[in-house]
Amino acid sequence: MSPPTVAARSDGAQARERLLYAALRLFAASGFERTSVRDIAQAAGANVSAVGYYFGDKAGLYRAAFFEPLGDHCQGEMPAPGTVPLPDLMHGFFRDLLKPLKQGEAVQQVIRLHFREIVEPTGLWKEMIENELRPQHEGLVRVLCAEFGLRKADMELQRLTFAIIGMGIHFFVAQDIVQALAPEVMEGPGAIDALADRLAEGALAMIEAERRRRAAQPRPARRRSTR
Amino acid sequence: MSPPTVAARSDGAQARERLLYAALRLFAASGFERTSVRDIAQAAGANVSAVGYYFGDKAGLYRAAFFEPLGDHCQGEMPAPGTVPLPDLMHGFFRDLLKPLKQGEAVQQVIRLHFREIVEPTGLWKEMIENELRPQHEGLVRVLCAEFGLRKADMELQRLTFAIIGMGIHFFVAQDIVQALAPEVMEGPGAIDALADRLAEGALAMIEAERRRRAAQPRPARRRSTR
DNA sequence: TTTGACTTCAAACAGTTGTTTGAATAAGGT
DNA sequence: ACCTTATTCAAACAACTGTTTGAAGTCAAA
Repeated sequence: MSPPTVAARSDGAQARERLLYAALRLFAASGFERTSVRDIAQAAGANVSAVGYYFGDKAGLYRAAFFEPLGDHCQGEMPAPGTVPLPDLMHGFFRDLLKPLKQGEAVQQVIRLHFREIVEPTGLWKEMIENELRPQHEGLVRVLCAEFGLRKADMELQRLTFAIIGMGIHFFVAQDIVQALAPEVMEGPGAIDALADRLAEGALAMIEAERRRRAAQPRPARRRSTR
Repeated sequence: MSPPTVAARSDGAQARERLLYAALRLFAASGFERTSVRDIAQAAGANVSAVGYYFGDKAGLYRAAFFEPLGDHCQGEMPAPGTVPLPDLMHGFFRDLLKPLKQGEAVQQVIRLHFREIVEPTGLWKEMIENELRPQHEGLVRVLCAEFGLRKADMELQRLTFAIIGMGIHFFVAQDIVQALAPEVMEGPGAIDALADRLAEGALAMIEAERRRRAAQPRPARRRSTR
């Protein structure tokens, strides 16, 4: 058997990187359990033991694939309430939220890993909720509170927040379904931007409806006294 | 014979049922790959080989757990356009959609299995899309087409449909997230009904907004007749 | 050239997986 | 009583899992 085509000593960390991205691709495609380190090593053109060498173990490799490629891709911070008109804010929000759908394959795969974590938790998901989902959710909650003049979010506002975010999230979770039922909806960057704008307008309509509902309805019972 | 016709043994098909529901519970909790037939058999108080005996193999058991417990729990059919006022229709739609969230544990676990299938396909998901998701989606598309006087759904209408359904779906997919961020939103049947009503109102607001958008906007460019 | 740290590799390890086997047990029909 | 059929069981099977091993290789500095 002739030696493998890859250079035997190919500058150290190259193998690590190949491993990382092969792992990202395979984990995103098939999940943690269905992906074996042997498959990853083979796809990366590296030896099985290289994953032990560079990442400790399979879980370490998964963790690296989960966090590293995203780099400093910080979630778009929500502007402080009042500094930006609500329509602009919502449009910006959905543009940011859906941005990964337009980006490179690697980012999309990371996103896919993150959503996979929701359904098939490997242990990183608590960390993910606190670091990614909670700030995003509470950012929007804060904005809506200011919008309705609330000091503290009530249940209706929480519902509204989940509904608004859920509209966006759905296009990540259900990528394959959209693909099967109406592929044109997500084809090309233009379609994504248009989608973000429509979702923003939809969210604004929902917020307006909620505002009317609150105006029409008598003051909800206050469980806590003022402090 | 694979299907045991008569219970020769007192516990006969009981073992099959115990196996089925233990499998449902464990598959829903941990997914296909992370669940071993040994664990299932032990949880069911049956022997490992009983799964081979009753279901052929692990995949057969999974399939049975996936389809059987739902029984005739048909998805609520969408009424023909025009027979029901839109607000009632949307309220009914979300009540039906969220109904499983109030139902027994078994149904919820099946639902969880179904959503798991979206992210971690085991091969049943094509079948699922065609039998469950497509009819639901196209039912709503048909209603909205009638609402806007369209012969055929355009991309905007597809977007709107996904956004509306996505709001509801999100509360299945992200049950754990809701639990972590604002548990009161989904606590108790009353909360679910209220949630369904709010989502319906939100959807109606979005539909109204879209109607206005269509009215305000010049006729969408028709590509085919130009030139 | 020799040294020594860094990197690769094939092989082996120990454990778990889904599945099969063949004997043992129970119930009914004759 | 017998025979047949249905069901259970412990054990064994082969294949695969993630991980470790120890030797071999590569390269830069001494």
